[in-house]
Amino acid sequence: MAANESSVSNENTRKDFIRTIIDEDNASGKYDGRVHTRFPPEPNGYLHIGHAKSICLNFGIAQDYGGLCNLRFDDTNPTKEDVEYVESIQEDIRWLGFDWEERLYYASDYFEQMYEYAVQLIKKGKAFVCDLSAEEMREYRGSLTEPGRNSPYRDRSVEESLDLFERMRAGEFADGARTLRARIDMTSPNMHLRDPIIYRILHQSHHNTGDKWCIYPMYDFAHGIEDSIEGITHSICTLEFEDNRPLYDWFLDELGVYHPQQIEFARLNLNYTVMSKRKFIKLVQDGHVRGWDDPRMVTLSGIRRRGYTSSSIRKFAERVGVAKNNSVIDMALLEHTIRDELNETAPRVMAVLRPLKVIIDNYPEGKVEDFEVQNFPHDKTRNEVRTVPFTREIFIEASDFMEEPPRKFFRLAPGKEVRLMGAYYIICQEVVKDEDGNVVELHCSYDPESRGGASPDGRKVRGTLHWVSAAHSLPVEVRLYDKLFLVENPNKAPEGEDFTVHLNPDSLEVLTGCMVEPGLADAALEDRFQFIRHGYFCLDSGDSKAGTLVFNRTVSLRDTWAKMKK
RNA sequence: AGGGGCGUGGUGCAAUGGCAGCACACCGGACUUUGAAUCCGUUAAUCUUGGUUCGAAUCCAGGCGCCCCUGCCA
Repeated sequence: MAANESSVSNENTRKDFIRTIIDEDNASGKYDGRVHTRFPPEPNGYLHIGHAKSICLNFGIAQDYGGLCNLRFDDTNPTKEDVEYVESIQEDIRWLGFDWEERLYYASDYFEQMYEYAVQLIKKGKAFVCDLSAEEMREYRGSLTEPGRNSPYRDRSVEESLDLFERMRAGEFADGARTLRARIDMTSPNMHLRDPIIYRILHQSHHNTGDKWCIYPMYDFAHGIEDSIEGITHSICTLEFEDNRPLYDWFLDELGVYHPQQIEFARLNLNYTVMSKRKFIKLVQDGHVRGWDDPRMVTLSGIRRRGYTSSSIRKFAERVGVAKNNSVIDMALLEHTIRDELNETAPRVMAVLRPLKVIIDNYPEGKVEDFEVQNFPHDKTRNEVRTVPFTREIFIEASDFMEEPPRKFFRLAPGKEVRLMGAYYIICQEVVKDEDGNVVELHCSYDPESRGGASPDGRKVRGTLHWVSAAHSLPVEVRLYDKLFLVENPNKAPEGEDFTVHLNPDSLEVLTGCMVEPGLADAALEDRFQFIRHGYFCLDSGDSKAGTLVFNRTVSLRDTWAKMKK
């Protein structure tokens, strides 16, 4: 077992800087060998693939070290939070394959304790009630280069602050009338240390505590306490909280309580997409996408609906790595990861997306042959087969025929021979067009000797086409997705414009009247297929129904022919 | 301008004083009943200047560049 583990690929054994810190802590006995992380989302929106990186990191570390990872909702701001999100977040994390067991916590569970801690700080002379308005406070704060000035209420007596804070809790004051502030240093070059607010007044009912509270703790005060109460060892967060760390430490030190360590890493960025709640909302509200779970969105619900598997997302998070560099991951890596998995797991089927009828004149009318074809033809060790019916009239992909083919086009053209995968060789004899000159039908002849797709004379036929029997094929809808934005970084918009100017107008292509193998009628929601020569597809969880199937393209196959044409 | 971070091929991540490596992307070839997959190969990087050292991506000093910080958001 240990030998097996040590022999896994470099990719898995390489340690990121956080695991290196944990190794050192374990070696020094800093936390008695305990490893306890947490994933602390605020329930104010849907999770996206950037969160997945953090989830995989936190839960993954717990798994690797035989430790624990809590799920904790950081619900300290009732004006933005909702139970709708606490549910979707749990669903997404479970889908990703992680389990917090009985350790589902809420920051709001600790409100009473936090209040007590705040009182302690006041008694210690480390916090005071401030009557400055928001605007005044901003003026007093100074700027990045100018020191701030002390609040006139800073030297208020402990007794008065205690009394005022109690009355804040009792609801005697209006929103914004007063705050509780830490007494640190208004001249600190670190803005977070300029007497930051600990509690604000918010007469707002909370999804968890209802109307019990009208004062709510701020993130910096609350987060460390939450970590401390839960016995977290390594509190992992993103880079922008680096400046907050001295404050995280200050609160815990002043309170004299158990003190986890905060470690920051770089959040995930992906090119050709956006990754912020605000921008997702705009995309949904302005109708650029069909909802939070639109398969073009990088929300976890969108990605899931698109057909990405949770194992591929976990693999992706692993390949992306963990570091402190601001980085932008190429969407191609995400696509590679899902292709890589589906190539191994998705059975192949034939689906004609843009049908062109082919009539095989010398094939007997009414005859039906059932051909047995491999589900995993690239893998000789797997002998799983299915049968597909073959008849005189079939559909092929319209783009697989060209009347005047360029060089190196080895598909069908007048007088040219191709192989129908698993069936026969055919030669195009006649092209039928409508009055506008569009090709509407092909007449071909077949070689009975080539049954199964090979001929006794061993002649080479380079082109191999997928096909479906016209009489047996199943009509379905297919949705093809492309990148949502045309540029690598949609966040950079020209003056006076926003990121939506970069939207790809062709990010969704809906194809109706696609013809697929009849066996697909039994497809289940969790099934994944490779539509041969097209890509990987799954049923759309939102719109597909028995009888009117809708398939989503998760990702296309690599297409070097398309590249050559450019 | 103050503070906090970060600089390794095109993009990411390793190398923790000792041969700069892996993945994706790219390009080329082989094979192919998927123009897929697979296999083989090519190209390509230590921000800069100085110092320490037998030896520096790594240590030291200066410079440059990028990111974050002035919510009663998290």
